Amino acid sequence: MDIKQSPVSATDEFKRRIFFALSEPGRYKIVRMLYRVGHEMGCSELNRHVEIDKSTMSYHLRTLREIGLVTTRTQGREKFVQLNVDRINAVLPGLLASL
Amino acid sequence: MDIKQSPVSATDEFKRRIFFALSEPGRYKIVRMLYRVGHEMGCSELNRHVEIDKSTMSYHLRTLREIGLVTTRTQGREKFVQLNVDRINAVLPGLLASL
DNA sequence: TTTATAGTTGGGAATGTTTCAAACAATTGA
DNA sequence: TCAATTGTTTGAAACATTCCCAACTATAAA
Repeated sequence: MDIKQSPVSATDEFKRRIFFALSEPGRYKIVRMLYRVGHEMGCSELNRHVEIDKSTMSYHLRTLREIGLVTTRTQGREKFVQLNVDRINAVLPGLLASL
Repeated sequence: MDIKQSPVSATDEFKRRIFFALSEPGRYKIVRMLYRVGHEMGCSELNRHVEIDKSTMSYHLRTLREIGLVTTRTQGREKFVQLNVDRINAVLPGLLASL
């Protein structure tokens, strides 16, 4: 039960990044929104629901993408954002449901 | 399903702060350690397990205390840190178990 | 009283995060 | 082609966080 012998693994790292992502109000709202609607949303649709400057939104979505919480699909000039529910549930089961 | 109609409540705020707390490696380790051992630990005992400068440790423990994840009890010149398991499970059930 | 131990606090440097304006690229429709 | 729409990027300002040194308080032991 020594913490030095249970270092932060890659999975722990992923968990920590998920926590980091969810520690910011805007990203918290985005993630919860995506989970609740249960399907992908266009960025503009998200922007209509969450009052965030579009470049700030873009920044947050990039953060979520880099951490691996969302995946983006481009269609025409729209981008659709999808929550990686399974991937999150694999390391932190039930977390999304309790947001 | 409008996010503006489901603002971040006090509970959401608490959740967000828990995420913030766990997004830092040192605090993540401290919390996991406390959860795994299942009982309170003295600061010096924690210090022996987690390699953190004592003032940094004090800073992190204060943060955890202010957010409400731990409670501290003083006995003599020692301080015992206890994880508020029930309080955390009340808002994010199963989270601690998946750290 | 003196010394050692446990932990906190203040200060400051280094670093990281968030926000927005402005400029940009890409696609669509007139 | 020209204009509108979607979203990204860059850069800078403002702000927050983390870390460690040094000084401090308080308790316990010698």
